[in-house]
Amino acid sequence: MSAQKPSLPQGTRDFGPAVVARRNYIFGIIRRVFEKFGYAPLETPTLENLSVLTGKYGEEGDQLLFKVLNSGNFLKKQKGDVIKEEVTPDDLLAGPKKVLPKIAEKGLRYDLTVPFARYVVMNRGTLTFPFKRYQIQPVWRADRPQRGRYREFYQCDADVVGTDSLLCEAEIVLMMSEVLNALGLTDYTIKINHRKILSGLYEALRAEGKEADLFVAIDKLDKIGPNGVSEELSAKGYSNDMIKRLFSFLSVKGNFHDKLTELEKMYKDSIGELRDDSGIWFEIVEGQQYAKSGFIRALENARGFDEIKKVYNYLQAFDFTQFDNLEFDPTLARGLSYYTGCIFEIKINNVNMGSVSGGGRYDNLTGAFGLPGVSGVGFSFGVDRLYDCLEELNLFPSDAATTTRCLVANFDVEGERAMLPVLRQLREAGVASELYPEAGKLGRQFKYADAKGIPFVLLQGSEERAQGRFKLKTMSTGQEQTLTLEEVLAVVQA
RNA sequence: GUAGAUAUAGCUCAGCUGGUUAGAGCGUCGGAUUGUGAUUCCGAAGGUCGUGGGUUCGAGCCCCAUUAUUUACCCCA
Repeated sequence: MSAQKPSLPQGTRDFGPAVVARRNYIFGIIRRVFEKFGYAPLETPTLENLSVLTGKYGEEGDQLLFKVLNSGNFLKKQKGDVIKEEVTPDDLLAGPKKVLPKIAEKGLRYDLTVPFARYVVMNRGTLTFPFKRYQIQPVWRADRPQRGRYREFYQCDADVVGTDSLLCEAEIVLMMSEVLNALGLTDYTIKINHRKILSGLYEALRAEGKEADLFVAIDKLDKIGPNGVSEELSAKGYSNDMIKRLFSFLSVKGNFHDKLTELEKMYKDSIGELRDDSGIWFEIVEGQQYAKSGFIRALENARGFDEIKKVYNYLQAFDFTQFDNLEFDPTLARGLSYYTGCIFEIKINNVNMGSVSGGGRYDNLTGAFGLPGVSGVGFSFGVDRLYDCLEELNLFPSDAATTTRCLVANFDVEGERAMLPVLRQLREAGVASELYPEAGKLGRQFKYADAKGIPFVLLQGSEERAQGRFKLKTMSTGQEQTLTLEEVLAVVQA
């Protein structure tokens, strides 16, 4: 057998001990906050049936799903003597769309929200609503990897389904800021917007065509600037008049409250304008006629403003203090197609990294699985991006990577035997400890401790053993003390 | 899917218009030091120069192809 060069699939990574320890540090903080807010853990399978996943993330998302080839001979099926072709020449001619469902019926999960919705529907009889769950598992996307983007990455989701209450939205903001604070991140922005406000913009422009084109374009405002957005919208068929109108809406300035109220006023003014789309015309004021369908849509969209305000009021009632980190951003769009209400995103400032968290309310995700009328809201941390941010900002605590706290040096055969009970007592005291597994040069053993970041080394050579004492070296300072075992435990446990 | 960049030791990278035997730092291993790491000193191992073709008297360097990695677009955590 010839040796092959080992390699990893594109966009995947190994995680060595130090990295895992630091990821666990992040997981720990997130899990603690989620549990503190009353969310219970859930895990779902890596594989889902493709029928569960497809159509939930938009066209783009479907393409990014990893599909898993059916087991066995996926081209033919044999029953008794009858061999049935699964994939016919006609299918092949018709292309991948026709062939794919016949050869792949499973896929890797793309996020945690859709599997959660599936779980809720399948277990509706046994769940107590509102149902709050958190979920920390990897997800897969067949994307081209680049900075902060991997094909396999961890998401930490917290979602609640079965209630419309905007308290949940407010608590999401609280959880977001609490996690970021605990991680030592200070310069961040939690952006909030509402799908209905976005739809309202679309309505106010009297635009036609795909809403999503508009959302995707304005979402890029801070990246490609007004000119870029104009160009993109022109290309999608938006008139100069509409674009001009859009920017007058988006020009709102000031703090959270100012921006929101100003935009709301502009929007409500525009509702009162005559509209020319099809529908039943009816009279509203002073003999003017309005298209009823558009008017009703517009009124419905206006609720977006009320909801954001309520979330804000909840936060004030909570004595939330970090309003400086909270921004109402009417350009925030988010691509996932299932959002219907408030939407969130977190940007870590002064780090070249996409959003580290995103989420929102989805009114009818369970409807796709036959359970309509169950509203849900949730969000997700991208741990891999958080990790990259913490690393770039040097915010990992120095002991986050350490597992062993005390290395017991190994002098010789008798020494090794004498240290075994000591090792046991260290461990019983809850001190992560290891005995260097072979007698040998102390230099090597200290190097080992240094390389692993072990803070203490415990030694007992013949001299110390004669006095019934130990020598404890603190690696960071190089200081050594001669101590009894009790004293050693006290120092090491501190 | 589209476009660019890169590929030389375990890692990070030098390598002159194309010219003898391809270098450094870090790491690893050995020694100075058989009771002391990070710091000091000495030494050693480690390379089909991504792969396959081509040009040339001669290719790490030039050309073509290919694979991988990476950045950006699209989209997203």
